[in-house]
Amino acid sequence: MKKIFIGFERPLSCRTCRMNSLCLPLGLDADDLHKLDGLIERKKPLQPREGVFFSGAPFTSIYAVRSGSIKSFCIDADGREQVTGFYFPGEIFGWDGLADEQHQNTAIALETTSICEIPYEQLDNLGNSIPSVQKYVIKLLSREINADQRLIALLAGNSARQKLASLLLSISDRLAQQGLSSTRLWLPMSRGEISNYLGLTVETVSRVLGHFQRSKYLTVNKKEIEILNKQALRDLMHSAEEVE
Amino acid sequence: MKKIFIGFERPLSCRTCRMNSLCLPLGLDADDLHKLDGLIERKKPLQPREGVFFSGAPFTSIYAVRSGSIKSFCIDADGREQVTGFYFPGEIFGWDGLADEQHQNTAIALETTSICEIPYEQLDNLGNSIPSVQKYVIKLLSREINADQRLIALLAGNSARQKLASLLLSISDRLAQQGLSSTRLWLPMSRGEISNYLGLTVETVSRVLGHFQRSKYLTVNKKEIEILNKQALRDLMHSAEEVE
DNA sequence: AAATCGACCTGATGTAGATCAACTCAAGGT
DNA sequence: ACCTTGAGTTGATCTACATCAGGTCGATTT
Repeated sequence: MKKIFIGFERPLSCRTCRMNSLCLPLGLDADDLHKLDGLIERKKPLQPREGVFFSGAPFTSIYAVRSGSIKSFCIDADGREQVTGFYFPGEIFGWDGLADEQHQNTAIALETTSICEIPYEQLDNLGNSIPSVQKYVIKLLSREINADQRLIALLAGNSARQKLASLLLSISDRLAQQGLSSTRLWLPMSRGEISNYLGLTVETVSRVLGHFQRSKYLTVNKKEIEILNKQALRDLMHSAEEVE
Repeated sequence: MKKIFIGFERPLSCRTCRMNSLCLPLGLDADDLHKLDGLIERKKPLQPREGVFFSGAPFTSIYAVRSGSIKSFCIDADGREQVTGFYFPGEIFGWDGLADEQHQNTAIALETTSICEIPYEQLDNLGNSIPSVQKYVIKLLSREINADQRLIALLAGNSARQKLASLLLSISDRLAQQGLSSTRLWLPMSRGEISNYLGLTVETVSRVLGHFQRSKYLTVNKKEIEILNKQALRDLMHSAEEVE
């Protein structure tokens, strides 16, 4: 059963996919790339809030975001949701299921989103014959570890302003890597999702955004942010104090 | 130059190491195990506060704790230290250098500690001929990701009491896996290191320990903790409130 | 045994951010 | 057009934890 893709959603091969440098292929020759190509399934676009996988489900695949955005979260023992990550185009998610062969997190689309599904068993088989594939998997995992450790440092030792500044700069950088504007950005997630991710409340997020706006660091229009003074946000990270 | 080991520190082979089920070997036959054995370097015991690797140093190896304990930490832009993990016997650390080929963290011994050094390049070579080695590396990495994500959830959404209860239960479980007592435990790290790890202050850690003691959840004697009511600590995690 | 030092504890006070409550605004639905 | 709903903002108040300021205790030095 053939899938049909709409509009701009048509890189049918890893070779022609504009983000392939950020996705899986790395040091593969044409032949290997062809093999990789064969196992990646390009799914039809997800609707906003549609799930990719759910907590407890068996781990079968990892996923690459092609357009749109994903949030992943877990539900802890007392039923509260904890957002564990946001993923943008070119980024890979779903590793959380690998250790125990079942997903710890649930992942849903924040907007209309298209993703590539990479069945892990097949990737693993490919890795048996092409060691560089396994090496790249290892590299991706270790990047995820570094990213998580940065988040740990952020959550453990920073103020609400620093947390929010850090998130905005991170999103800005990640969008810039995709060739998108690093100053005008659209936040696909709600204030509630931001606050949960950063260990704050919605009210605090709202107030801090208001403060940033009054300080002329940025303008806020609903989910649209324009960063006016990126350096001020960076400075915020490196010093405990700031001028009012 | 032959190394000499003192007292109980003498498992000279992975085959006879009592913790091998938790360390690297997994599904290796005698021959493969022998190869692995050949590349692991058992270092002479580290003195308290002695470093294993330092932030910025080139990544060469991963390490397994054989006895004692390790803390890893990074220094952020404004010079503050952030503890990113504690490691106990049977646990593997040092992955943080893999992504960029240089360590993000510094790792030091908290007490007299002996470790095995596993040169990554050689492990990697071994992985080229034995795919299960690479698979196991991947599994270890994904466990580290799950552990980090649990910590993120802990830091983002929990009170000082919940954070400390969680840490104590975690240490208790990890020591129990090594066949040590899960109720009488020795904390090798200082209050300052605990508070930093959990995003609290020393004073708060001290007060919360005092509170736990008054509630008869445990007894504290300097670095020695005896857990009297493990269920009470667990309950603390699952409900916002508790009885005074 | 007196002085020094560092880790830890304890009390008093301060404050960032949580909580509670009311309001605005845009999107659907009827 | 009117009602509902939910996301977001804003203000008033509360509180958990940070901060500040002494203390105690044990190890090390003199």
